Amino acid sequence: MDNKKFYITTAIAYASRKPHIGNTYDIVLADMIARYKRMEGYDVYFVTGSDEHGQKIEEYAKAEGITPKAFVDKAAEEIKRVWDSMDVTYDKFIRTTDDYHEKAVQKIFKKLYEQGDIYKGHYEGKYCVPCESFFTPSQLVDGKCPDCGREVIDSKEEAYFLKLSKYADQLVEYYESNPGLFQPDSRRHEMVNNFIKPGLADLCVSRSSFKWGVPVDFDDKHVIYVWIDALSNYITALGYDPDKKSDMYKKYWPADLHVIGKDIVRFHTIYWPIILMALGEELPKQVLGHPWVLFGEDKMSKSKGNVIYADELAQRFSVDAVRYYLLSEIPFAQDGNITYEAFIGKYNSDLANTLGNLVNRSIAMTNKYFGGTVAGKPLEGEFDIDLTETARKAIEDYHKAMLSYHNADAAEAIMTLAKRCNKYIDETAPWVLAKDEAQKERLEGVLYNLLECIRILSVILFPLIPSTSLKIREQLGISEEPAFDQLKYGLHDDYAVGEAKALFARIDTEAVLKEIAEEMEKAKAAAEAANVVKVAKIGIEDFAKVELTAAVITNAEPIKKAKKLLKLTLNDGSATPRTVASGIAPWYKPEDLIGKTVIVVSNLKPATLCGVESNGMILAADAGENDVRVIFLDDIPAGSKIR
RNA sequence: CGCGGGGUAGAGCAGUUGGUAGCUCGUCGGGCUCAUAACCCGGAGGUCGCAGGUUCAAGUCCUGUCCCCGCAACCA
Repeated sequence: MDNKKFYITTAIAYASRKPHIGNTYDIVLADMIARYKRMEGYDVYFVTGSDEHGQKIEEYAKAEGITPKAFVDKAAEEIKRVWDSMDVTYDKFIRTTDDYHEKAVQKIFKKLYEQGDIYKGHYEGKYCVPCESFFTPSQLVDGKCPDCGREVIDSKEEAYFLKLSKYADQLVEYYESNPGLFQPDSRRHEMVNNFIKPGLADLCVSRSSFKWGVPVDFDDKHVIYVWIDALSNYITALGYDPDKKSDMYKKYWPADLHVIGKDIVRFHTIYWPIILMALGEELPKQVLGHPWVLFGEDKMSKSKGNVIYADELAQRFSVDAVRYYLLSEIPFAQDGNITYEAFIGKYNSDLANTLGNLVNRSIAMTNKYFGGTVAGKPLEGEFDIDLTETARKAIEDYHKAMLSYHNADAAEAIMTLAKRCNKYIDETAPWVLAKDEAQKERLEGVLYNLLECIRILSVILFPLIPSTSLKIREQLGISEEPAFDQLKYGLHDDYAVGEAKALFARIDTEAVLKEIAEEMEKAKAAAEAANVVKVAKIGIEDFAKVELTAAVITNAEPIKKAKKLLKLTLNDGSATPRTVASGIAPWYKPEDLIGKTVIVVSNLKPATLCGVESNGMILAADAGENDVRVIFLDDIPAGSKIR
C-alpha cells in the first residue's frame, strides 16, 4: 500500500478550565477526519494538546494558592480525560510545558532573533507612571492619561517583535498558490481585508508583565508570548529543532490540516505561516476554521448554568450520541446550536429510529427465519436493484462530502441509505415471504441484501461513530476492522449473525427534559451561590470611599459610533454640569431619561469612552437576563449625598 | 459610509457554472406488524427579507434598502 502521510492537528486547549462542548467539537471533528484518512490508507499522525502558559493561568493558580505548574497538571489531566472519553484517537498529546517543547521554542525564538526577524523594541505607546498603564496615542485625552488626566511619558517598556511586514508579499503568494488553504474559503477575505490590506503591524512576541511562560533564554526579563509558544507545538510535537530535523519531522511536516475554531484563523493563516517562513520551513497545506457551537441562541456561560460538557452529555446519552450530534448537526460555515431538545430529537429520529431500529429488525428476522445464517443470493428484482443503487450512490455522496469536510452531508448520505433499507423491508415484506415455503430463497436473498447494506453502513459510520460501527459489526458476525476496500456490494458470501441488541434506546423526551431542567436549575443556583462567596467582604471604611450623589439628568443623547452608550448630562447640585457615559442605550431612550433623578458615583476617576469623557457612573440593576434598569429616585434634591 | 457572515415552508438547514424550490424534524391522513409505539406511503405548508434592474429564464447576477449575528470600539 502506498504510504501517503497525513498530519492533522487540533488547536491546543487552553488549560484554564474544563473544555465545554464547543471545545470538544474541535477534537471530535479532527478525530473523524483522522479516522477517515486512515481508512483511506493514509499514514496518519494526529496531534492535540494543551496550551499551559500565560497570565491568566498564573492568576488562576494564585487564586487557588497553588503553583502554576500544579494548576496546569490538573487542567491537562482533565482535558485529556474529556478527549479520551470521546473516543478520540490522537497519537500524541503535547503540553506546552513539556521540556522538549520549551527548549525548542527557546531555540526558535533565538534563531529568529539572531537572523533579525525578531528585534528588541518597545511599545510605541505613552506610559502613565501612577497608573502603570500603556496607551496608544489615540487613547489619550488631550495628550494626557485618559484614566487620571496626568502627563504621560514615552514608553520605556521593552519587548520583542516579529517582523510581519517583511513577509506580507510572500504571504499573499502563499494564499494564491494554495486555493484550498482556507476552509471555508470565505475566511480568506476576512484575513486579507482586515489585516493584510491595511498593512501588517509587527507582532509583539514577548511579555515582561508576567512570568509564567517560556523564558527568553538570552534575556530573562522576558517570557515568550503565546504566538511563538503555542503555535510551535505543531512542529515541536514532531521533535522539531531548528538545528537538526528529527525523522518524525521529516516524515510528517508540513501539516496537511490544522483543525481550529474560526476565532483563531488569523493566528494560523498569518502569524503561523510567517513564523515558518522565517524559519525556512514548509507551510501548512490546509486550515479548517470551523464554526462555534452555541447553546440555543446564547453563548455558554457558567453563570447562566447552561454550560454543556461533552463527557457529561456522553454519560447520559452515550459517546456516539454526542459525536453524532456534533458531526451531523453543526453546519459547515455557520455557527451551530445545541439544545437538549434538538439533541434528543436527532438521537431518537436518526440513531434510534432509523439506524438502530433497522439493524435490530434485520438481525432479529435473520435469527427468526434462518437461525441467524444466510448465504449470498444476489437478487435482481426492481426493489433489489433500487436498493443496491441507493447504496452505491450513498457511498459516492459520502466520500464527496467527507473529502470537503461537509460532515453533516456525509451523515445525511448515511441516513439516506438506512432509510432506503427500511423502505426495502416494507416493500419486500419478509414476514409475508416467511409464510410461504416456496418463497424461502427469495426471503434469504432479501435478508442478505439487508445485511450487506448494514455492513456497508458499519464501514462508513466508523469515522463518525466508531463504537456503534463496531457494535453493528459484532451483531453481523464480522470481526475485522472497517476499511474502505470493504465497500463492495456482495463482498461477503454469507452471514452468521449474533443476537439482536438495541444500539440506541429510545429516549422519553419529556421525562428527560424535565430531569435536565431541574438539574440546570440546581447548577444555576450553585453558580450564583459561588458568585456571592467570591466577592470579598469589605469594611465600612471601604464603602466610605465611594461617594454617591443624587443628580438630575438634564440632557441625554446617543453617542455616535457607540451601540450601547448614552451621553448624559447631570446636575449634581454643583455649579458645573457633569457628563457621564452610560451603557444603557439598549434599554432607554434619551428623551425618557431627561428630568429623572439618578444616583451617580461622583468620585469615580474620569474615563474616555468612544471619545466622550465620562465623569462617574450611574447606578443600575441587572434585573434579569439582558435586562438593565436604572435606579431612579423620587423627591430627592440634586446634590444629596447617599449612604 | 470600520470589517465580515447571514436573512429559503412551524423549527433547523441544502441549493453547485442562472432553466420547473429540496432535505431532516414537526404537523395532518392512511398502511404494515419483522422491529426500539418504531417502520412505510400520501397530503398540507414557501411572494426564497424588501424594492428595482439585466435576461427568453434569477433564490442563484447587478443596484439600492431594511433586519439579525460575529469581530473591532466603547458596556465607569
